[in-house]
Amino acid sequence: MPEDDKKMAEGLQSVILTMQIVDQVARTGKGVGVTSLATALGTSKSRIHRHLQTLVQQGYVFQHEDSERYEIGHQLVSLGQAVLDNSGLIGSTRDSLLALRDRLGHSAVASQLTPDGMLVIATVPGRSPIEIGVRVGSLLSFHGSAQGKAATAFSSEAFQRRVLTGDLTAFTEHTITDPAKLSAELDEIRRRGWATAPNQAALGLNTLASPILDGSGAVCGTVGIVDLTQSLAAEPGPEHTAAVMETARRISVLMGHSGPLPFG
Amino acid sequence: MPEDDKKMAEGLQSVILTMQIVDQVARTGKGVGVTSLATALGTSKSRIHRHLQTLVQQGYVFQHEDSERYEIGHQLVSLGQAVLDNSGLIGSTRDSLLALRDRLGHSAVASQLTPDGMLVIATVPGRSPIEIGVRVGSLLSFHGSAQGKAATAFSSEAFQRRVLTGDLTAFTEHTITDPAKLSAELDEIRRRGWATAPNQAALGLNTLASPILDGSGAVCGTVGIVDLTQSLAAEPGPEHTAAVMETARRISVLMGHSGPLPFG
DNA sequence: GAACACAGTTCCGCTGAACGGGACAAGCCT
DNA sequence: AGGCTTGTCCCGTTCAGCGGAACTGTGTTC
Repeated sequence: MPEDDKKMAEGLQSVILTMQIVDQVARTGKGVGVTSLATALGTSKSRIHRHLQTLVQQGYVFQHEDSERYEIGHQLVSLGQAVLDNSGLIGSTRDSLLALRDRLGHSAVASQLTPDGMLVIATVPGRSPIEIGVRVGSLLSFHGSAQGKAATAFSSEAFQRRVLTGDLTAFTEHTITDPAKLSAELDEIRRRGWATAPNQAALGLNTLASPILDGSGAVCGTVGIVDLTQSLAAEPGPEHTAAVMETARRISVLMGHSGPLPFG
Repeated sequence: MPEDDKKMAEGLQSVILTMQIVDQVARTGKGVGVTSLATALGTSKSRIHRHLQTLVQQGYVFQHEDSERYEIGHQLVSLGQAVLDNSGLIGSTRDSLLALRDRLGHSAVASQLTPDGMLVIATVPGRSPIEIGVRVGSLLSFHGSAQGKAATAFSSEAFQRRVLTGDLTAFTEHTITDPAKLSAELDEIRRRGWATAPNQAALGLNTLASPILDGSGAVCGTVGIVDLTQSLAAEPGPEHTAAVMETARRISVLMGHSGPLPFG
């Protein structure tokens, strides 16, 4: 975001608008109106209206009978389901996540490696009364999250270099922004098989994560647990790290990995 | 569909194409190429390419690094999650569905009332080794499914009339297509509080469903169980009907319904 | 109950965003 | 080498889709 908006290669406007509308409608539980959408997206009512009508006609959006607000349509529900079904690891992980949660009590999280960051693809809430966790669909940075560091540490050297020389934005005062320090931490993570990021992604929160390897032996994601920093220490006890690494190993096997993991 | 295609009010083409592309990409687990999309959707490669580039740029679609296939992007995963979070009953139902499945062993299903039919919003697989069920996102008819009949029976008379005088397509030879017969069945459903549709939506399948009422006392969906006709009789035993009706009552309370239900 | 404000919807002439078709490069198979 | 795929890029043409204003219905205010 900070750099590179000199030309800002524009895409097809109608595609952008369509997805913006779908996004807004999907995220607004109880229906949106034409006018509020128009002002929110900064365009004319008629444009929004025409787009909405098309989406209604196609079944992605549903217009409430008494001709008022627009909400999610059945095609979108179907689409949402298909998305979650097909987003990679998800099928293999849910049961393992539940088991991990039951074993340790903390929220469990699975993430997938993408070029832009670690994509959170599945979570199960912890047993504590207050809801701690990461939203499915969030994109975590490579340098500022336990997931990102765990994945990076076990990736190719070329990839590690890309991360180390790339954007190291500080999310909190604890985020590691010095390439040398980060590189040292990656070595440490590679040695022991797990990563933490106490207060590095958000103040008060800590995550413990281990990498998942696929059939080709490459990192494809991570599993881990999330909790308040006070409940999940920067250096978790062996029962925590063992449980997470064991879960990572089990999911790796489900993903087709054979042979020993490079840790544990 | 049969009638009313004289003018076929077309929507915005780019919106339609955008959603078609998103749909295809989301439903194809392991990535699609430009050319296959172009032929599948019957348009030019360049058009598809431009749309895809825009979607990539917006993060809805992700283009595999070695410049090959296109697959689901993180924005879509996030969108899918938002959709499922916000599609009405869903939050209130999952636990109840699991309990219902554990109690009876059959697949459990929740559906939501929409103007076009009953939208399946949540399912949990049964305990039998073979997978029986309805896909989330399916749209069930009012006259040809247990869900539809259960909802219709407890809806307003105006709505019932609309269903009775509307399209009564036969899905199998057992689908009720006679308005008088359907009306009689609705009376019966209203009296006892549950509906079945043995072999009426699909041969070999049966469903048992009861309506869910919201805070205003109006029907907003159904809960039920699905199984093979041979495992779930047309007139299920009292332990089945009681369990389903009890689940419906519990979810109704969660939806804000107070006071007695018009059955049970 | 007239006047207002604000919702969603519809209409129409103008225009530039998006289209098609073809060229191009890169990677597969023979 | 060739042929046969991919995905990507270019450019002149054109009609899809835009803005803006008019219309309709509903709830609110005096």
